[in-house]
Amino acid sequence: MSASTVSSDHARLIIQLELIADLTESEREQLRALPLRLRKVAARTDIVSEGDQAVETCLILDGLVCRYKTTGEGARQILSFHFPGDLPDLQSLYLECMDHGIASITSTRVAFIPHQALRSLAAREPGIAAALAKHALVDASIFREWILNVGQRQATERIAHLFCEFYVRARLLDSGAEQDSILLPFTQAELGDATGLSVVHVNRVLQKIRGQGLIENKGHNYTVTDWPGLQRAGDFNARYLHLKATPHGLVF
Amino acid sequence: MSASTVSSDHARLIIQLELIADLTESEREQLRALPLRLRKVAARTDIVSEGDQAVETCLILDGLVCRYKTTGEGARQILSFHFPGDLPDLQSLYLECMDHGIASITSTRVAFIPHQALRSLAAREPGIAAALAKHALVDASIFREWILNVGQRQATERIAHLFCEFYVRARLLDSGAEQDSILLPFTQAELGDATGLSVVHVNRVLQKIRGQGLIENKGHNYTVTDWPGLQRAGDFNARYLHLKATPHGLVF
DNA sequence: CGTGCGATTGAACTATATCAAATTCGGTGG
DNA sequence: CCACCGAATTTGATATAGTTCAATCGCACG
Repeated sequence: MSASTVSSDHARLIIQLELIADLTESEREQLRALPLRLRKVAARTDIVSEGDQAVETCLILDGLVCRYKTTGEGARQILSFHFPGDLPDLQSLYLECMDHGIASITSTRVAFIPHQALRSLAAREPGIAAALAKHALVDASIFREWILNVGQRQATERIAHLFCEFYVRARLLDSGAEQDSILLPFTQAELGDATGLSVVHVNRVLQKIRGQGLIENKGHNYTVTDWPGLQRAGDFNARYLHLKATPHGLVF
Repeated sequence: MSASTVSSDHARLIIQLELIADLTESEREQLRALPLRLRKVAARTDIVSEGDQAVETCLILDGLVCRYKTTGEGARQILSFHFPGDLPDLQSLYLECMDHGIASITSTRVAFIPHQALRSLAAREPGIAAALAKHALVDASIFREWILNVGQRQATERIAHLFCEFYVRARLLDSGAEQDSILLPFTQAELGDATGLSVVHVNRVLQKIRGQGLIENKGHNYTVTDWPGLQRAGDFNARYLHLKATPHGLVF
């Protein structure tokens, strides 16, 4: 259990980093040596809370996770979604105090990596330091796109755009991906929190997008039935994800 | 002209970094040695454009600058404002392709620093590397707050919040700040682009905020007449700016 | 003195929110 | 296997925050 499990856990991080940066075999080796403190988290549960002073960084192993903030009124805004291999609070290496929360959407496995371990690794290995920096900066790039999305796009475009991003990011991790099916495990309320729309309106927009033949779904199993159409509807261009030449010959 | 001017240009960068990180005298020394290629930019002009492949990083010396993105429809969303001492495209050190543009609001002086110079400095001086990382991460934190602002807050709160952020950031640089006066050199249209609102609505919200006695203005010269009230109206909490203990005893 | 941009006003319109109820669905216990 | 439960989805009706369009006004500047 130990060796192979651990190795596959580390593999998720390596796969993510290699989507945006090149790593040498020795760098991969070093990453595999990182100490991971594993934890299972139930669905819809806080993993890190706003105000926390973290001494570890969180690595997603399985499941779907989001970051969020709330207004004084209690309205929740989801800031980003995170997939296996992501380090959603890498910033805590430098920013003492969490300015937002991290919560699970599905039931999730996460690992915590001590800041010390990451810091010394980055100091030793400039290639890894660069890959981590890139990971954090792509994160910021996605935030910028979300500001645009929520600030300027119509409800339908917003949701279509979110689907596009999700589709691309999910498929990159799931290279074996059969058809154009992906699992979108969030509720319509969560979709609303991510796009700044009410549940009711999300529901109606979904009906419209389905009616246009862009997507189909049975429960949380979505199929993109018209990828070019969905991209058009969402005003989507993958540039902001800053992917290296796409692996597996996937083109977006 | 040269020595003292150059020094005061570098000072702006140092002041900014010291708002969020501690620097030793030797680190400051090293920062002062950075080569700066100076350039004057007229108001409302692109400094860096989406799609560019930068080999230099842009340092703001005087004036006000913004980052922005546009939708396929041509709608513009301002992503952030930048003050003297800011490095608004630090990310270009690691992300080859600009995913957004940088433009001046007022007429502006900027300096370009070769990536090479920054990279070797950061490699030599871990303290500076950390300060730069923090600068970029605070940037991302501000993006998160803006997603919340645009996604969940009402028009009035949005604009009040933007004013609060602007007020805090401007005053930190302008320690001698007499009263609570700040220069907000943007038009109402630009305010709208930053908050996702139409010009007409911005105008009406401004009248309301003025009517509530929170701010006054003669042209672009704004005075915050009720700072606690403005903070309340904007649901503002400065935590997300990740400031070190505030200098000059300023409390926000 | 125009000229033109930015600020302001008014009126009509609409995208989206809110409220409230009904329906579907995935599980869970009997 | 069925009945039931709570949560998620869907629907309908009404309300509203914010947009759009179209003028007008006020200036700063040449």
